[in-house]
Amino acid sequence: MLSEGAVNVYSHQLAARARVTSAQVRRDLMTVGYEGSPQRGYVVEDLLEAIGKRLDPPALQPVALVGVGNLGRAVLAFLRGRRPRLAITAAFDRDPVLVGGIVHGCRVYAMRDLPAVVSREGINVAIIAVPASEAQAVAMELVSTGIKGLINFAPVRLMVAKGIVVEDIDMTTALEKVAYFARQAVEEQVRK
Amino acid sequence: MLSEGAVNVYSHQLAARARVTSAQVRRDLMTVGYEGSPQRGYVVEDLLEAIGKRLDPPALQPVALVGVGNLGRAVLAFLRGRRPRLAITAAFDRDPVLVGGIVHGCRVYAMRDLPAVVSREGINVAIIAVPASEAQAVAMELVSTGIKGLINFAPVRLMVAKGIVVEDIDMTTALEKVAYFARQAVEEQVRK
DNA sequence: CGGTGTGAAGCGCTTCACAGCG
DNA sequence: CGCTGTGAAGCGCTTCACACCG
Repeated sequence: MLSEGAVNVYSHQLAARARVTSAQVRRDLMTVGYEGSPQRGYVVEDLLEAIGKRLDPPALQPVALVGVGNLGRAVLAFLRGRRPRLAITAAFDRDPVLVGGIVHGCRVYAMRDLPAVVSREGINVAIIAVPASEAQAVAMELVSTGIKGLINFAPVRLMVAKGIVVEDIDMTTALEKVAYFARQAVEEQVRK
Repeated sequence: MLSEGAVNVYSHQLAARARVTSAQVRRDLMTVGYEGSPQRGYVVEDLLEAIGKRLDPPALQPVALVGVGNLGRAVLAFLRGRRPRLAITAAFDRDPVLVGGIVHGCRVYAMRDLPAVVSREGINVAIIAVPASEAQAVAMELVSTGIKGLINFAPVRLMVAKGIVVEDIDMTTALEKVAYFARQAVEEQVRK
């Protein structure tokens, strides 16, 4: 909205963009602690800063990537430069051909270097982009080196110590879900 | 579980794997309509079939992919063969170098062929893997050809007619979320 | 006992609704 | 008026708790 030149914004405008209700937006902003005025709504720039203060990393937070296959490379390219303070600073793979090289601007290390690199760079978040059969083992290794958060692309429920945050990105399930509702929509259309 | 040779399973076992409570599992299975017995729990094979009958496509449901860049190719490779009745049967890109070729076993068409291919193959679900700046336009084009469900990888909230299902896969937000909680976990550790 | 199925209660997020204000 | 901030109500999903059963 900033780039569109907007200075002020009302809760119902934010609501429309986020596909929620205006009451929801106001509630959430209450949590953030930023207050608007009934006359002008919220000041876009200040609001952005207030949210950032609450949610953004205060300094560069390095991220590790494990698995530099098709998916890993795509993630590397996709995330690159998208969030200034969240960057994948180290990638790991067991393929000797990749190790030592640089992919999408990121250095690829051997799996055995994982503990050393993670502790040296102070990494506490990792992305798992390995085959499902290896995901659990990789997760355990990451957690044992001190990682606190995981993004998991493998279609497996990881078993990890509690206190470790796992966010699953399950494309297969997402596709099944959409396909299910799309079928319903088509059926409904036919019924008419 | 089938491949592990399990024949029967109790709700609390399923619960542990899915990281939910056993009551939740029993509730959900009530919805599915499959009944177990207190003695044997659920019969894995029958349960699988009952769930499939409720959720799986009755026949091959073709899916379109728009955008054959890094991400699109990774999605193509990842989804390939994962669900027998959900397959990406057509990919689209505006890059003339890709058009006419085959990527990960999937034919790549020009954007202009989209309506014809979608209607010929009876596609009702599409995956959007184009840059954020083009996602909205692509979504509108897809919807106008009759697509009912979308998976959207672009970090943009798509505005679509209601009745159209959109599932956002937002890696950036997922990473921010995990990074946030990982920071909290680290802080807590320091406090001790 | 240790399971399932399920009515009823619990709980937390979402929405309502309205005072307050320029 | 029209918008914000927020107490209170609403609403659904989740959990409890228990009858029933081999």
